[in-house]
Amino acid sequence: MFSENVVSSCEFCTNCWSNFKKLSSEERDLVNRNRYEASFKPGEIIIKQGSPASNAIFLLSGLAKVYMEGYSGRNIILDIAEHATLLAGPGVHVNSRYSYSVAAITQIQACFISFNILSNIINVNPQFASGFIEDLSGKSYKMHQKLISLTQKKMHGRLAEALLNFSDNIFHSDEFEMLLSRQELGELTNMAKESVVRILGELEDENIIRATLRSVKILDRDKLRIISVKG
Amino acid sequence: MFSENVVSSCEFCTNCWSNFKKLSSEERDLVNRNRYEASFKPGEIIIKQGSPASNAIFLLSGLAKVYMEGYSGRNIILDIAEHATLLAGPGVHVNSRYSYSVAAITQIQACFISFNILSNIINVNPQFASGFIEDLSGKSYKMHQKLISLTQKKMHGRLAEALLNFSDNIFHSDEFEMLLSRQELGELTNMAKESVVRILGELEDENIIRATLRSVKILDRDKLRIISVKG
DNA sequence: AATTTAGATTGATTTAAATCATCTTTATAG
DNA sequence: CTATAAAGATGATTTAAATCAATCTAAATT
Repeated sequence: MFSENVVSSCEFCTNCWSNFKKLSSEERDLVNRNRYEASFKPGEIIIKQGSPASNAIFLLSGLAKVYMEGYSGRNIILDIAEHATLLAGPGVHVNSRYSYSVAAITQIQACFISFNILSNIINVNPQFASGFIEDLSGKSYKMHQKLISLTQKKMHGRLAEALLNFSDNIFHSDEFEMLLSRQELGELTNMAKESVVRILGELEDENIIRATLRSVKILDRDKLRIISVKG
Repeated sequence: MFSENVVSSCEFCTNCWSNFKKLSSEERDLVNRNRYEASFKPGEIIIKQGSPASNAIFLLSGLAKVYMEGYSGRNIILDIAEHATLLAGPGVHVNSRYSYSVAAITQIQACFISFNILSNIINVNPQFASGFIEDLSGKSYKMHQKLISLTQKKMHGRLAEALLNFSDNIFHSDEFEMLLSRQELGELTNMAKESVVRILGELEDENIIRATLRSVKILDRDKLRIISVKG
């Protein structure tokens, strides 16, 4: 079978889901024979909310936004996903549909693996099943935190938190490329794009950050953290 | 060992977690020998957020509120749990702490089972592990829905939704006992208690519901649903 | 380079909802 | 059976944040 796979084999892949380390070599081989790689350009949709879920998708490289399409076309960005992330959504085990959409932010390399294969492995490899449970729990935990943040913090706190999250967990630097538009930044923090613009401006005025259209530099991390926590 | 267990044996228990049906008789016996029943009076705390998590708790009867303690003592009620519910929280697999609190609303009978026992079973019984994954997914799915509802619906919609949820999923009747205070109803729908009072009043004025201090009757389900969906 | 278009910015206005203050009712304890 | 506390109700006020309406880039396309 013709394959455009960039990664020669799961055996040598270091960017995929950590839980695959728990597979036996036979199981890994099974996955390797049934996987399908694809690349996506920025803006392209990788998973469409509501469509039938047949594959789990693993990000090998690049960044993607995980978002839900809510009422009257309003989106809410749940997470920014990077390499080693399993993308599937809880709907898979509820109604066999993807419960969120995923779109590429940067160029993305991803690996598709059918749920049939994964289910079979879950049924024979308890360690792998446990890893699944841990993955689900971790995501659920983050979701609970997000719920609290979105419902209890004020706009300044939510935006500060988002900036710190980019800096700390994704780019590991005080200065980073802002890959989201103001609109998307609003979908991530549950506020109108105009509010995003205003608050970014305020943070600049107070010399806490320096922001351009497509970049952010954190100047006063302590102040930003205080705003984020007290928000 | 002395036991106050009300349920004589897991074998004959019909109110516990459905996933236990997947246990072999030996496994069920293991659970039965290591379980511990307890009852709680209304208001008593069953799980305290942040405390070390060593047991999964299963509701056998009664209703409980699952809530997170957020910033400056503000609570958010995540769910109203009834019999057959597994209570543990995603924190269990993240930092071995309960990530939410649970308090009895009515008199409650509950069963405590150590995570050690459950982990052991997960490691030998893949069907049971799959059931765990399904349970986590179902809860995560509900959480996503709640996030959308809380962030995108207006107060009227959120309150209407909560009332319909009580009617449809918990009491299975148009008329039911309102077990939550106005304050708690606010914590469930993310609004101030005064707003709850006001909106309940409005719904009464429009003859959509009839509400007393401790009861609600839905008079016009269609209108309530419209408010819930459009809200 | 000129034109078009999408995104960003800014200020003015409106709106939803919280907060505050007060009063009333209901429940609880002495 | 009162006294006290707790919860509920109501109106006035404030606040946060959305919306609206222009205007202003910056990027893409012709």
